[in-house]
Amino acid sequence: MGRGKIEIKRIENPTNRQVTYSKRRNGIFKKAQELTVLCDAKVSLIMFSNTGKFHEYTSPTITTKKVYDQYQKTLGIDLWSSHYERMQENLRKLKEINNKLRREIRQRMGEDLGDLSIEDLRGLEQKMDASLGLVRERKYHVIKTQTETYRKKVRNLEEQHGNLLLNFEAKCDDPHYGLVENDGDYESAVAFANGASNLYAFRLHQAHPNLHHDGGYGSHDLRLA
Amino acid sequence: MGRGKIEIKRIENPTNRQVTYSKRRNGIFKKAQELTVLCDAKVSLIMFSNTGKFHEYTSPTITTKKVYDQYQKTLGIDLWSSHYERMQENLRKLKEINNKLRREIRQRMGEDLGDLSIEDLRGLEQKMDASLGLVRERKYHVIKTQTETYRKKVRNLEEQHGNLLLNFEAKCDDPHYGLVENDGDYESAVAFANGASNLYAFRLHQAHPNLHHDGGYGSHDLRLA
DNA sequence: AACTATTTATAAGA
DNA sequence: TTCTTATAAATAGTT
Repeated sequence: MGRGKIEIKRIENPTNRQVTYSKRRNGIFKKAQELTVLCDAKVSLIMFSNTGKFHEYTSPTITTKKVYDQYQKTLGIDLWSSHYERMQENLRKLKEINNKLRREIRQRMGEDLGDLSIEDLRGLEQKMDASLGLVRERKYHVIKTQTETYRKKVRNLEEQHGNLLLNFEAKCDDPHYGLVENDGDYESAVAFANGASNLYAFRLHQAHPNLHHDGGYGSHDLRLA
Repeated sequence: MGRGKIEIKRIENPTNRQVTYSKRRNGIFKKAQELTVLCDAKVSLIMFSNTGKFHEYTSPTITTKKVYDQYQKTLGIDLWSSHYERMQENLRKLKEINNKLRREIRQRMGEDLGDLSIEDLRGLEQKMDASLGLVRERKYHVIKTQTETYRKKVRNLEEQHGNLLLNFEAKCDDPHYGLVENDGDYESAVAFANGASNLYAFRLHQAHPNLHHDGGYGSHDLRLA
């Protein structure tokens, strides 16, 4: 239907192809619209040109979503529904597990005990008693470990302190010493002289690790730690 | 394009409409196919006749699902995805809650205590101790209630037993009694004479309800109970 | 985008 | 439905 007959095969000239696409697209849209009106049909026509451009016609009596819903219903196939249903099933299972977990926790909190038999209650009590034992054990362990750690740190700091004092005294005996150093050293020496218990408290709150790693005796930077 | 020009409006004659649908459907499908080939386009054409019959054409280079996916992507609209994403978000939240619940239970079982501080552990211990108290309390309550119930049943049976004995003795004093009854009665009387504690045990194991409801004194059926 | 010679689609009838 | 065919409509090539 044109000046000449054409063979139905890909039009190689891109301009030509684009023009033909445009013309025929209008044609097919018109056909779709006429079919919709004449025959009271529902038509969904979606096209993408080879350049990716998108065009669609949908009968005014319907929406694209409805077309796809009906499409799936008619063919009995799914597109997404298997995925969707799997999700829904997952959701259901998770909720169920969730409820069970909640119930278990409530019972372990001493609630919701109404429909437990004596045997159930005894079992629960024993479980909880055993668990409580574990928690206590762990608590004691943590306390012990922590105490031990602090004890070691204190011992370490006391040792450093002792060494510093020795060092300090040795330097005081040296007549040249006072000329070289600034008075910041005095403050640092006083700070250290307050003893290990202060340092211990300091460490507790600052939790600054590895103080003892720079353990150069008499290092003036120590007062900054 | 036919013997006569037609107006584009709904064809009222159903047969005619159906025929036209059929013809034009073929026409539009042919157009769709030609467009696909000539212009290297992707076409999805889905139609439902007014009688609900379904037909489709899809370019061989694509699938309906892909058309649909691309449709959504191109328009940036959703159709399902908002619903879908809401589900996914739900799923994620549920999983998270689930994990928290599991962790809480594990901790209440004395596991997974590794990263709890002393304070956490002390709190957990106290919570569990309180909960354990509640469980114990409930257990004692249930035991007490049940004991009470049994006590009442025993008292009831003892009373019935006493009445039966009285009744039995009264009948023994009656000179006509021995002639009427068979010797089974002796056995039943002996059985009852064993006292309430036996009955209690019996009731405990059989848990047969409402024995006292047929409390007609001297009923011979009682020995069958 | 418009024109138009020609092809194609199809309405009506069988 | 399918075929036929007169005619309307679509469109290829041109401007």
